[in-house]
Amino acid sequence: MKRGRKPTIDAADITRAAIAVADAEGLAAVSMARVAQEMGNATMALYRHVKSKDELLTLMADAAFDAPPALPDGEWRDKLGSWAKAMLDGIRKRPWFLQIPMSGPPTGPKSLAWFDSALGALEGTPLEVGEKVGVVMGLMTFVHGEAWLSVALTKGYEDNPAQFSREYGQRLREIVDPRRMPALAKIVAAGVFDMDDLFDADDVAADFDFGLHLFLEGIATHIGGRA
Amino acid sequence: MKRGRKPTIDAADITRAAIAVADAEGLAAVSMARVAQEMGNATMALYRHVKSKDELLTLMADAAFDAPPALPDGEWRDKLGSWAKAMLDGIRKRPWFLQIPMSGPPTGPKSLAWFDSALGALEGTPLEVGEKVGVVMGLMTFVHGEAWLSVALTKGYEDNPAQFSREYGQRLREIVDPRRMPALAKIVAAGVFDMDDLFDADDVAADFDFGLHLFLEGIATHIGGRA
DNA sequence: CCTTTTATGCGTATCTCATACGCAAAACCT
DNA sequence: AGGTTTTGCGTATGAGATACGCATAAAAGG
Repeated sequence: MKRGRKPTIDAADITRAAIAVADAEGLAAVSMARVAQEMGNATMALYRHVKSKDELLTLMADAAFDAPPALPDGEWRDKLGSWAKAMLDGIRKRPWFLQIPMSGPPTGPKSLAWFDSALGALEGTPLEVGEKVGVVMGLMTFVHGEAWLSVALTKGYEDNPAQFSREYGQRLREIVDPRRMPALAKIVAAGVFDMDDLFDADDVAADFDFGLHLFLEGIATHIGGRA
Repeated sequence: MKRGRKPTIDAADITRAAIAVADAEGLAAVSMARVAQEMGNATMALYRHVKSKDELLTLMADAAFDAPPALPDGEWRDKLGSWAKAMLDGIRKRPWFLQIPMSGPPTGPKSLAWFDSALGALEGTPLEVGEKVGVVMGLMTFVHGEAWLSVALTKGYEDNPAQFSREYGQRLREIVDPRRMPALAKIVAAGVFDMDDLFDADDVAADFDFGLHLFLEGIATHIGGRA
């Protein structure tokens, strides 16, 4: 048997509690004291199971996602597409995920499972192993970045639904000097940033689909040149 | 004339000083006190010119970049390619940029100038205005995300040059269960993560080029289907 | 059943930071 | 010179991370 007093909590419990706080009040509300209180423990008790707050954040980042979804049968393209959308959904459910600073390459079980899932989607393709990794990294990267944008914009929009996009178009009109920034000025003048729905959920999703389409198209072309 | 005491510093000075600190010691070292000391002022003096630390961070984010580079003559593809690389270089020069939380759509003059520059690269193409914005957003997003990865990996590598990648491959071997993650296990077994140069600057650059190539390829295909 | 060993729970104390508040100094106006 | 306005900044407050050490609980040995 193991000696010593039995632990009443473990790292997983702490992670869960921290995630609950982040879900409810954002990552900024996650302090060691707050998490401890949430669990009915003292602040310093947490440090027996977690080296530092940074470590807790890393644990949270890996636990933030569900297991990767089952991918549809069929083409690699459909698989990667639904993988990417699932990942975007995952991030959107826990927007605070994006605020956690990455400290190194992923080693958490969940992250690796997602990695594996995407690699699996490329199984039948004639890509070399290195290329597969590159493709998945690139896609991950894209989804991550797009999610960041999407969350930032949606948040700004929700804080101020009516005015947000209109004001943005307006502000751009003031700032953008047609001489210095001719291309942008043309777009602004065309009213692309004036639509009320520019930053709402549907439109952001459409933007994501478009970018995703471009990336997958690129992969397809690359594969085509290989076969 | 303007009334009152003359300001001895302005927001731009503060931003400059803050950037100097971040360049030298990372974003974590940027505190109001530290920046003030750097300028030979008192901490609270800064608050006359900057509403909060968050605002300072936003200013830093916009001032972090040089003006967008002149793009080469020729195809949109070459232009966007060199734009993307310039942006990556910009971020690599100021890695702390990635740690600054975005609070809304960009309004800073530098950010907008970069936006304009990329839009200008698409001038001759048959894309609609909305598509152009989508393409540029997507590319920005991709570069941003790839830069994040690249910085995180390079940093981990520099902290521990010799062991880093070898240990990573090793750790993956321990964690990855071939039953649960068959695709990943295959890649790990193939030794893709064991190369010493996996995470060094050159290799990361090659990864970026590959992903960029895929994305541009996708855009080309999209344009092709349009013309 | 009592002592020894070992790991946990956690109270206390310290240090770093952001920032509110208010006073004093400087520069302009009349 | 006296009034007005704006800046520079000293002091104070409160939040948050975390080092340290003691008390406690649980198992092992006698």
